[in-house]
Amino acid sequence: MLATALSPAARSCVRPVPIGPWSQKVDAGSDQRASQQIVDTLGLLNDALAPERRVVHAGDAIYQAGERFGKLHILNSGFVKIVGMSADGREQVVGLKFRGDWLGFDGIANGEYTCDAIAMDTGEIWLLRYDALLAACVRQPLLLTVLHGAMSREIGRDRESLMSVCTLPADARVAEFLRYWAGSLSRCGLRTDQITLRMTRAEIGNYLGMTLETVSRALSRLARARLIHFAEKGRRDISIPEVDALADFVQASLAPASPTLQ
Amino acid sequence: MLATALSPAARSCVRPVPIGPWSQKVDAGSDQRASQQIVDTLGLLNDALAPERRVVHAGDAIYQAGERFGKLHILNSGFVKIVGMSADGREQVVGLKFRGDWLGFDGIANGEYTCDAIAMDTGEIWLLRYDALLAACVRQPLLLTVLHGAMSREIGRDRESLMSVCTLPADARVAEFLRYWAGSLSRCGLRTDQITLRMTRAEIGNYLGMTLETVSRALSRLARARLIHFAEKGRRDISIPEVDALADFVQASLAPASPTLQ
DNA sequence: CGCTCGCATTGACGCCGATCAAGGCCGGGC
DNA sequence: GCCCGGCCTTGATCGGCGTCAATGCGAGCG
Repeated sequence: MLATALSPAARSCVRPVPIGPWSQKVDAGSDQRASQQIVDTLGLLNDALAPERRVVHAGDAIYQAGERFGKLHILNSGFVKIVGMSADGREQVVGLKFRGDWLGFDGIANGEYTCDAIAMDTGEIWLLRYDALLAACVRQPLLLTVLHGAMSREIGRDRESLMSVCTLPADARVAEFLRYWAGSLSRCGLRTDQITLRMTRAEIGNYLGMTLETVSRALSRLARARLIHFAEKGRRDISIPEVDALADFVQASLAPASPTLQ
Repeated sequence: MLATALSPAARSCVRPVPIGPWSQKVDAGSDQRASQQIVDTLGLLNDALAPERRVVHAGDAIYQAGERFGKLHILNSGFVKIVGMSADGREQVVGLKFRGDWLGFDGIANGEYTCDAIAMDTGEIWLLRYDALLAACVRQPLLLTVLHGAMSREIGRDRESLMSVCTLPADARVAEFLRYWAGSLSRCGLRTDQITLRMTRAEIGNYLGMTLETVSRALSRLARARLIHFAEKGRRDISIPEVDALADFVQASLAPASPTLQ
């Protein structure tokens, strides 16, 4: 339905910059729809606002906590982590962003961002002036739907993280993390049978509320159980023969007689 | 600034229904501003949309997961818990709502709510048709700011919960929970030196990701440390002599040499 | 009144995951 | 080549919190 509003020019402009050998586009199954929706949304925004673009590299800060809020950001390609900071200086990864995700909603409320957004890879960001976006929304109500949908999805996603962290044991938490990552790639139209984690064990542990040693052990156990495989070289490249098997494992560990990996 | 847009009639209509002896209004300190903002926002919405009202009682479902989304809700008085449900049927409290908070944002994305919202007490809900709200936003851009502010605040709040759950040990997590509850009451203009928890130990534990026994022990330890006091009768009524002392305790337990309560 | 039922408290014990420590792998610089 | 430093893995040990169980307390009710 969104597609009808798109110019051909809009479609052609939203190709992501290539970011690695495992990131080739793949159009498989039902996720093609989700992928198409992302492209449509990007095209719509491009037509309506002609957003400024910015290329970022691993480690770059897209915005930082305390910085004055004025723009929302959309990830056109690459991977971004959202890092929150508690009053005493301890920091924690509180979110991960993929292509099509919006960044910076947390800044609207108080006029300044409350987290850092750090690129984990080369990628392209679109910058939308918030006031221009609001003005455009008045002219084009479909934009408002898109914007609210993105915010709503973020709220729902945050709640899912909370539930995972609260209820799942370590192995399942890591499995759920991999499942989520693979699912996100799938929504972007990228292949999911092989994924390369863009985070160290320490970062993953920080995100999941556990130590790097526990992450490492959990990954080893998942590999031993044939739920994942490590690439020959590099322990960041992981292949997932069946994403569904991971999901089943997560489900199983919620059951009263939770089976444990040896 | 919002206040200028308010009719006197709007102001008079937003008095909360009384809900208990410990809920009398108190205007103390800087939180009066926050409290006033809530009143202003409610008045603005009342003027613009004349929302339908609904009185709910403890245990009532305001909406349920899977129900078709069509309305947003605003809590004018009372307390509400948001209960998420994982695929396998296990449920968890993923949010708490106080006066002035909005409910139902999670439903926008997919056209149906993804959580249950359950009243924990007698209260009054305002119902806003989402489509009517959007239409009103076009006429009155200030409404859009209010709406986005509420969504943004929810996103920020969810991230704070995630960080607490991930990083704090049990005692501090309970302390943080009490501090948050007291702070929320304060923002509503209610007294915070005495609070009555509207949840069982099991519910608190479910929210905080721990068991009811651990909650009970944590409360006992906090009481032993004079950070809280139980009322003579009823273990749900708690007085907090100094909210700041609770906050200090939470901070302290993040430090490397985390002091522990005996 | 005594019963039961729900909720809370407290203790004993065991397990999961944090902590401490040692060692392997890989890439970069001299 | 060598060394060094970052990252990962694996083992041993310890402690916090979950689990199981017993008891207390108040409310509702026949």
